Amino acid sequence: MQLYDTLTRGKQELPPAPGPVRMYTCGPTVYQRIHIGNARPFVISMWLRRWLAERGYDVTLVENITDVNDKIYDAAPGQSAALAAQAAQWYLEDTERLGLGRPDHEPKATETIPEIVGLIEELVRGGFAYEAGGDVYFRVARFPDYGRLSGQRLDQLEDDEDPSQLKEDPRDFALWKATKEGEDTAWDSPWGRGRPGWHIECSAMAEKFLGPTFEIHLGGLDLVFPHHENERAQSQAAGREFAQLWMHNGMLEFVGEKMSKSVGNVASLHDVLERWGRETILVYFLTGHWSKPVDFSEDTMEAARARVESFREVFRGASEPAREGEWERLVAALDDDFNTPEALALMHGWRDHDLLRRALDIFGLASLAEEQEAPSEIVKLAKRRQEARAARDWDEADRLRAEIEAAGWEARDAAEGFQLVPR
RNA sequence: GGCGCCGUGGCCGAGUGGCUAGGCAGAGGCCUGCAAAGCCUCGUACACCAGUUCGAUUCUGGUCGGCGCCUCCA
Repeated sequence: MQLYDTLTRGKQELPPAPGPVRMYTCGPTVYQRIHIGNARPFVISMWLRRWLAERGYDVTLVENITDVNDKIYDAAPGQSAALAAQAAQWYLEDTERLGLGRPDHEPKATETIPEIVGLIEELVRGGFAYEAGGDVYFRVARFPDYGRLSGQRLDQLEDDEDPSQLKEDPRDFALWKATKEGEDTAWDSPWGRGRPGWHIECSAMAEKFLGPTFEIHLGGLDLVFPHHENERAQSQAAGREFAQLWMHNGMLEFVGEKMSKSVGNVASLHDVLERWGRETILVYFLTGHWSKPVDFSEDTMEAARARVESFREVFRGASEPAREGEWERLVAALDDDFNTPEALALMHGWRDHDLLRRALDIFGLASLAEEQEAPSEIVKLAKRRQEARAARDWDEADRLRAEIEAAGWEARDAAEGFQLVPR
C-alpha cells in the first residue's frame, strides 16, 4: 500500500499488513455548518479506514473537533461556547448523513486542556517555548527542522505585520494565549487564565489517542502551513516522533477558485445533501484523486448523479460472472495511492452484482444495490397500463404512463411485465 | 518575492516512453406500438517551444496560463 506523502514529496510504502495503522485527521473548527469542501477530508479518512481494514490492517482513526479558537470568539462574541456546541452538533449530524460511520475517537479541544497544558510545560522546560505576558510562544529558532514539511524557508517567510512586542521572533507562534476581554472561555494554567493557541490541540489530541507516533496524518492542503508545520515542530521538539506520513487532500474549487467563506462561494454540506443526496456526493468525491483539486459545479454534480443512476441500472439488470482478475485490478488501483478515479472506472465495467456491491460498499455505496420499491398505487397504475397494452389500447397506455411519471416514477416495459424506476 | 500543485478530446477526469481509461454530453443504429433502459458503432485528446530518444502526451529545460500556501488566516 503506497500513499503520497507531503513530507518526502513522493509515495511512501505503508508497513505490510497485518499491523496497526493509526490515523489522525484534522477535523473542523466549529463555528458554522461545515461546507462541502470541509467534508472531503472526513470522507477520504473514512474511506481509507475502510479500505485499510479490508486489506487486513488494524486501523484506529481519530478526527478532532476544534471548539476553542479565535474564529469562534469572533463569530459569537461572549457566547462562543454555545456556538461551538451547536456547530459541533451540526457537524456530527451532517457527516452522519453521509452514511460512512464515525471515526474511533472524535475528541474536542476543550476536553483535552490538561494534556495541552502538560505538553506546553514540557516545551517550556526544554527551552522550546517561553512565557510572555501570560502568552506562551514556540521558539521556532530552536527547532532546526522547522519548514521541512511545507518547504518554507524561514528567511523567505512574509514579514509579520503584527506589531506585538511579546514574541522574541516574529515567526514564533502561540501555544497558549492569555484570556482577553470578551472571551467567554478560559482555563487555569501555570501562566494564568487563558486558552490554547491554534495548533497545540492537535498535537495533544493525537498523542492522547494514538501515542507518540502514528502512521498517517491527514488534512486539507491549506493546513500544510502553518498548522501542520507547527504541529510537527511542537511534537517533535517535545521528543515525539509524531506522524510518519502526511496526506493532504486537494481543495474544492468553484469556477477555478477555492471554495471558502471569505470568497463567499460556500455550499454547506447540509444544503448539498438536501439538493443531491449522499450517494451523489460520495460518487462525486470518488471521481477525483484525493490529492488533487476538484471542481464543484452543477455540471460535475450532475455527472456524478448520472453515474449513480448507471450503477443502479446494473443492479436492475441481470448479474453476470466477473472476468478473471477484476478484484485484483481494483486492489491494485486502491493500493497505489488510493486511486479512486481508477477504481471507479473499473467498477463501471462490472456486471457481477456481488462483486460490484462489495466494491461499492468500501465507499459506503452498497445502497446502490438496493431495489427501490414503488408504492402500491403506482404498481396498480402500472398493472392497468399493462392491461391496456395487452388490449392494444395505446392511448390509454400512454395516458397511464404520463400519470405514473407525474407521480415521480418511470414505467418501463420489460420482457415479461414491467419495471418501475424512480425518476 | 518564496514554497508547492497543475494544464489531457464539448465538459469532468485517470494513465502510460510505442498498446481501448472511464463517466457525462453529442451523432447514427438495434430493440420498442411509441418510449425508457440496455446494447453496438462514431470523437485519431494530451498548453506552447526546444532537447533526449528509433519513437514523447508520458523524461529534461524553458515559456505562457490556472490554483493553493507564505503564522491565527479558509
